[in-house]
Amino acid sequence: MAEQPDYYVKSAEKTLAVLLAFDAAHPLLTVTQVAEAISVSRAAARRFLLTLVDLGYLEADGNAFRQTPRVLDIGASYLSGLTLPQVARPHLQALAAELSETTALCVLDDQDILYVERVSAPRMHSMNVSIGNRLPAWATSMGRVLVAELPAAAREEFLSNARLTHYTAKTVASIDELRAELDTVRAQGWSLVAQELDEGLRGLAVPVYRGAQLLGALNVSVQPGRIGSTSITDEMVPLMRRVAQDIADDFGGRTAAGN
Amino acid sequence: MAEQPDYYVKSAEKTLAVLLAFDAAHPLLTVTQVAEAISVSRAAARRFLLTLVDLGYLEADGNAFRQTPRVLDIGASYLSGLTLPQVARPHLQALAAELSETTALCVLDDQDILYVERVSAPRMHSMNVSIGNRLPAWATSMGRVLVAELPAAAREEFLSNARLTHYTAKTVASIDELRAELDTVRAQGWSLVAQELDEGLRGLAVPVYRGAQLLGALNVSVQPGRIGSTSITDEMVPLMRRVAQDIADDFGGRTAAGN
DNA sequence: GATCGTTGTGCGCATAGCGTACAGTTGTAC
DNA sequence: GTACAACTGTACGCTATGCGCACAACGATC
Repeated sequence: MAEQPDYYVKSAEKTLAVLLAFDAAHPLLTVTQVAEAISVSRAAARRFLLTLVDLGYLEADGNAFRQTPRVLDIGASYLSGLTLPQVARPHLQALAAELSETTALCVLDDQDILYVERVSAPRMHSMNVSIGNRLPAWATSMGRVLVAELPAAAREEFLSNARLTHYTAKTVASIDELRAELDTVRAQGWSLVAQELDEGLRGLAVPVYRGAQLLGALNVSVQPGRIGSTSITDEMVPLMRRVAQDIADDFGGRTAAGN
Repeated sequence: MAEQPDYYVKSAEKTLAVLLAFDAAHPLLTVTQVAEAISVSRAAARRFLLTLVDLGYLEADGNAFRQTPRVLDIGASYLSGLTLPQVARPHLQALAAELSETTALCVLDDQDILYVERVSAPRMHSMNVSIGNRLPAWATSMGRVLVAELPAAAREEFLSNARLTHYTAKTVASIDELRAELDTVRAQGWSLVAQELDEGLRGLAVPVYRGAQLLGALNVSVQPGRIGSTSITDEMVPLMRRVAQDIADDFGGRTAAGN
């Protein structure tokens, strides 16, 4: 870990750490569990937990704690601002309706893609990702687009930190293989990833550019039957590029007007 | 304000306050603006802001700050746990598909309803609410269901704190009128609110009960043509009650199994 | 140049938050 | 039953943490 500058407020870090200690696998935590999870004394963990209960972000259940819906407040302002997800939503809805497929918009955050907006096709159940969820960037279509478009140095840095996991039989096997795939993605301007993260998961993604600035990646799920057919390159990719452009234009216009 | 207990960690409160200072109307804030917004010294605000930048929740833009997508992490664990939204999602999707209407699930938080899950019908644009957003409970169908089902004392407390705003010509005018409406809602077990919050907004809601425990409220948008017709009471309400029951059953089963 | 409203930064001080320590509770083993 | 282990909540003195004053530098507007 790097040196902490002298302006650093340690309690802020702890506050967030306490809130993040709760996840899908650990929705209910006791004082001791939190203390261990974030490496602070039990007394400290208790102080923070009780404070967060007071503030309404946690609730006590016996001598364990769980999050309340109020934690959504913290991210809500991001989703409602003049930000990318807000701008993209109607476009994703229209695209989802036209293709009858689930659509999503992600940004890159370190080694992960982060879902900032998602519109699911009614019939599909697919993967149960919600806004704010993370998936490993290297194993997803959106992630590969986002990494492929990175400057060379950043791309290599990403690759050197990447930890490949062999999710399915089709998962890319090595860093070199992944690097080659990224080159292809960059050259063609889209990425198709089929069943590399999960057997039932196939995604097609294109970058969303506003001028030279990479805003995010746009994704649609893809029917198995379409894989290998020309409809992907001939129909879906052009359509998605048009939507990506629309989002970028909207984003620029509104953010310029806003504030 | 009440006395703060001696276990209280003020920095935790400030950390959250800083993050919440950013909202849709103020996505970009300077040190001074934040200091004023949350009533702390400029130096303190600066320390917290810089710390949050270090942690990756904020980013600097000139000498202003804005939230990064990472703020979504904090709520993501709630959405992904064995919690209500996660359980309800497939049911909302199915209902949205069947009715071709936007569906949503809310819980009550103080005077507001809080969206914990939402599935929009493809063609609809409707209101741009996202997960985590709040609306005044008294003016919405879900809010009225949730308040109507409250114990009498809590209901009166809600009414005494309610601050009615005259949003449209159809908005309920007085607390007494609202109380009468709540009695009707409780008696019939559903609420229809048309154009009281916004001209284009009509919602129908039913409670989601697991045994005696009120989990939340289920909502669908309603076409103008259907208002007043028998299809609401004869078709939509029964269908929604069935879905609400399915969600409640699922929720009980999974949470009992989990952990 | 002068005034006002910003901005970032340094530093001594008070207190907020620390962790040790102790006491009460629960569950299991024997 | 006692003994033990692993929890729990609470108290209190100490120190490091975070406080806010004060200063300096910058950019407008007049």
